[in-house]
Amino acid sequence: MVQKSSPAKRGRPRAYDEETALAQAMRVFWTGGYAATSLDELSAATRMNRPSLYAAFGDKQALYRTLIERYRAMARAAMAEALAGRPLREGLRRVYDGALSIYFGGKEPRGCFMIGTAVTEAASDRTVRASLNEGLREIDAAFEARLRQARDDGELARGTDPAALAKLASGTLYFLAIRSRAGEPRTVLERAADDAIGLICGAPRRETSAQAGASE
Amino acid sequence: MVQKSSPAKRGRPRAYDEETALAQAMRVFWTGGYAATSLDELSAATRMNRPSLYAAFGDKQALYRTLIERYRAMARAAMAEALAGRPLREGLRRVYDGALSIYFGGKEPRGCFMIGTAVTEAASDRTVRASLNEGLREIDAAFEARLRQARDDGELARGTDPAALAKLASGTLYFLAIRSRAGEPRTVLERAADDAIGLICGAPRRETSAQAGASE
DNA sequence: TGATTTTTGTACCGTATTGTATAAAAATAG
DNA sequence: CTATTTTTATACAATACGGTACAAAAATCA
Repeated sequence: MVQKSSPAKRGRPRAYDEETALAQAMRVFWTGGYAATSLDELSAATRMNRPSLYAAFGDKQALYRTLIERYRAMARAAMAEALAGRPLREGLRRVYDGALSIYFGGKEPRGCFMIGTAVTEAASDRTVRASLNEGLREIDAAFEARLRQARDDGELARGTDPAALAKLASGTLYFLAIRSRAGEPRTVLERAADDAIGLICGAPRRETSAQAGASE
Repeated sequence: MVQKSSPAKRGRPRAYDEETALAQAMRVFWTGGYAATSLDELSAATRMNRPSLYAAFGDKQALYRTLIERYRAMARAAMAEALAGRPLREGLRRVYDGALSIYFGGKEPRGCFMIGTAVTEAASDRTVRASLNEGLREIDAAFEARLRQARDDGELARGTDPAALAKLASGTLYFLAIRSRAGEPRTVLERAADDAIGLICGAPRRETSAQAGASE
């Protein structure tokens, strides 16, 4: 644990807060993508002039990579929180609802930061590609672990394959990520997520037929 | 039908073939993305100098939009061909195998042209966004129609929901599109597709256990 | 108060990029 | 052979971009 309060630093104090600056930089990259975002835009959004940006975060690539790592960490934590200590269905719903809150969290729908910006860059940037795939595999793994536990707890049928189902769950997340950025209304995606949960966990079977009002 | 052979045109003959030029331009956009691709790269790839590019296809945006439309048409035709006149399982397998052939068709894996490049642009370009979502909905619709037919033919259980299953099928396609571009090996994705097909169509149930060799 | 340290703010440099102007080239028409 | 048409090829203009040099500002230390 490092001392965090006030080491009484020497020179001119920083005019920016690192956390908010990174958040603003992410916001700009998020809607514009990596390549189309200029340093002027980043400078304006963070209210940091160019030299300060470089001193704090390195060049454009380094800043972007930092943001990808931050988003990965955020996603990992959010998934763990959503999936733990709850029935499977409820956990999946929390994952997808939480994702949609993020995807529709900006002024305009923007989807997932990784899928919406890093996938494009992945083809030409090895570092981004590796980080992206690691991030996506983490999500697979989180789904798979929770599904395996559900199977072992009898929440899912004995014959189910957690790894295979986890990829469906990830695919559903990609569906929300892509289609939200493509302009699909949120209600449509909420419905798609609910349907997917039903198919992944097995139909409720206590309802009369197939799809009814999904109120509670 | 328009006359196509040789109308005996007037001026200097074109040095380029429009189809191959468009294909080369698509190849460049595909790996680099829209924003990061310069006109110099497009000019080099198509072997057309800048003024010829402008005269033939308009500016960079117009060219890119044309290519998105072409890719949509290609995808629509490929899906229709793959899904028609075959058992559901086989049709889905053809769709996913065909997709993987495209996603791994370049020198390096590049994923889907729409998902790999247009998703990023969709947040800032209304036209691309609309075209992208239309294209993705077409894929949903093709899956759904085939699944509904399968249900009506008794190939799927009576209670199945074609629209919900179609979104799982699309999500699986997105999985292949994204993960191939993220560097996932092809064999892993082939396996993921097979698993997804099994889950969408229902487990074979005549095999002893869960996953065995899926030969024929 | 004066020296030192760290950050800010502005200006700048070299290059890359998009788009076009213009002349040469290569065909047909008369 | 000359005029016309269409495309190519080169050059160019205006701007945008990434990155950095340098001096002023704002803090601490002695």
